[in-house]
Amino acid sequence: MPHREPGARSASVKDVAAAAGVSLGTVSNVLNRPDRVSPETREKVQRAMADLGFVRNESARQLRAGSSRTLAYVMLDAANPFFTDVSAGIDTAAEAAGLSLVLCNSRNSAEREQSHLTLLEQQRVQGVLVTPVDPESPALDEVARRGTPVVVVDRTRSDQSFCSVAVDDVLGGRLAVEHLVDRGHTRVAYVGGPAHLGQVRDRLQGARDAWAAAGRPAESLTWIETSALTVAEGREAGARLAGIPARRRPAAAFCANDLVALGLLQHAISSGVRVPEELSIVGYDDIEFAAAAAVPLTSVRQPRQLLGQTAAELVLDEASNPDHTHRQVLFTPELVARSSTQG
Amino acid sequence: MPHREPGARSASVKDVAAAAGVSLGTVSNVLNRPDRVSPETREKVQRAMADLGFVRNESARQLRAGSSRTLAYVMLDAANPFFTDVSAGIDTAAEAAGLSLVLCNSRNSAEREQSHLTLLEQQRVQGVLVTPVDPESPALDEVARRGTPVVVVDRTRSDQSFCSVAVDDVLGGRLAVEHLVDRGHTRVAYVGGPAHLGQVRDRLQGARDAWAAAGRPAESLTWIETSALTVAEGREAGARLAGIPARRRPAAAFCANDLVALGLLQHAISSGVRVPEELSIVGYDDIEFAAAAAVPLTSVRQPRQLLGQTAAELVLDEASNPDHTHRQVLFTPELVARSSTQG
DNA sequence: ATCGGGATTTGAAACCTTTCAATCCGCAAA
DNA sequence: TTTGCGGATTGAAAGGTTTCAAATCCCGAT
Repeated sequence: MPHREPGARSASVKDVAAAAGVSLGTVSNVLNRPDRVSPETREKVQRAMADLGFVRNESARQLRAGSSRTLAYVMLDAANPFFTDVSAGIDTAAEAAGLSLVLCNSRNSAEREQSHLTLLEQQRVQGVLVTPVDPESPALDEVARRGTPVVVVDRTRSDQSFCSVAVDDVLGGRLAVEHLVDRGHTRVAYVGGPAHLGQVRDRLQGARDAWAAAGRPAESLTWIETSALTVAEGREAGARLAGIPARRRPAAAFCANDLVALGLLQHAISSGVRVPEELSIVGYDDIEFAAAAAVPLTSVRQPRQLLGQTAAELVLDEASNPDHTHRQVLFTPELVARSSTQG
Repeated sequence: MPHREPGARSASVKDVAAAAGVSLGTVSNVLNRPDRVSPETREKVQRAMADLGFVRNESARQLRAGSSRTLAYVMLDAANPFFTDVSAGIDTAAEAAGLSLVLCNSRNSAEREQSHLTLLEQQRVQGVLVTPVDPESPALDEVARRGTPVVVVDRTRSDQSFCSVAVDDVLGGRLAVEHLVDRGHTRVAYVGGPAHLGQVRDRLQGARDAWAAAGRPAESLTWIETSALTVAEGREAGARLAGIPARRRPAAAFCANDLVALGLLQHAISSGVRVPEELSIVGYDDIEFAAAAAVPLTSVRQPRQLLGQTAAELVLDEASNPDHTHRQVLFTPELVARSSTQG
């Protein structure tokens, strides 16, 4: 049982073969097709491996065998619980397929995203799932073109150059506002931004559709645009909302995600505005903290785990099925009503 | 610009060399020491690479060059914001050292942790940071013994067989309770569990120390033991707290982490208990959601990013410095007072 | 004794890149 | 004209594993 200094060369199959008094091919068989080798030999080899502290060199394995045993998910922001839930779904599917999942965090930076993608490509991972900073970026096409299966998660692309898995944001927006219409609201705020995000736009679109369908005048649906979808921005939006003269002030807010909704809720509570009596709030994503908020939040739930799981299945299909065709899967969101909207 | 089918063999340096009309060594030089090759040749080679969609094979590179360019962090639970903050710190340090960070999520399972460790070892990553399910597990020693640098993050080990980075939990417990003592509390609850977690025990120890030092009788510090450190368990603990007869009921609670504290807070608010007037709450970790809670939470802050950054530096030192000696770094926590304890 | 055939074991080739000593070339100095 | 020099380029070797056709072994059957 040697203690190897970090960096020291580790035992190779050749060393193991020598120590066990067998050929190199036999050691490999013990590793890959243990049934083909006699029990005694197998045992002898395994003992040698343990004695030498043998660790199979994955680079060499992969180089020769050609296939890697890992899947990767490049997350937009690991600090957002939504994405960690998605990753749990991916992990489940990966595990079922016998693959390991590695996560990379681009932390909202296109450069980091790019450098992760490059390395993963060079590592010849089985496939890459990515929630990109910018779904239209040509860098994604490059990766796919060079032969690595790519699936876009929780975003869509105008063209259909790869598989994607997302949730119907227009419908989600509609559900949220229909819920508020049902409760008799006549003045509603949509809180979210920045405007260039597809999701922000789609959810607003749905909100407007529902509003119009209910026969409400367009101008009674106010858009409070934020510069990011964060808790801090939600609080800030609360202040802006409070600044609107009471006569015209919306009595309900539909927020583009739960972080914003939580910020808004916090502002309301700390400034004495009762929720939902004076202000109803609908969030989006239904992250765990939504249900656990001081006033449990009504929210539009996305099937987060399923999102991840499906994405993983698509990428695996692309990696192994020669007749694979790209698909754009669109899931249906669901409204979860809680105290923040029930009087 | 070929579109390569997934799985199809990709262009190798040899193909590039042929296409560019140069030798194989020159292509390698373009890749690794661009300054050594004349501008015209370099350009020619680069064009060939682009045309063929060449992607360097990292396995082969690593096999030959012997060194990998990645660091790994095996997280206990990616869904806990505390750990994602730690990972951000690691990422910063890794980036500074020119390495990529990959994350693996063991999701509280020792088996998953083990299988990730094994794969990382086989990949010959530069080093592994890990917040283990069980810090005493011999599996960690095995990995280190076989030559992969290992640093334990946010946990400590009874022996000193590897580097570790943690925060002084006893001190943290003391700070929390001293704060409550300062505010005149005479009955306090410690909420957390399960008891076998080192952190749960250490924080309680600190709490008891401070309580005794203030001359309070031991029996006025109640331990409400939970079965996990989650929001749901916090709510549950709230119910148990409420069940204590008013005369003997603690008017302050020190929770073993913020998730528990948030659950407790939620229970208090929804059952009409005013915070902090009727119940003061102190959390632990100071995650982002603590400050953003309905009643902003007083919490014991751990230097999360610094924790990660330091761990990364230690593992890099171990990987590259022949005179490396193991170190146990212990950071000092800090109390952040907010509304949940100020009358 | 000999043979047949399944179970084991063997060893060389191949995977792709990096490294490094050797070669080449053009040009200035002698 | 020859030498010497430095920058650019070359090509073979090495790195650890898997694969696979070929060789060997071992038994029971003839």
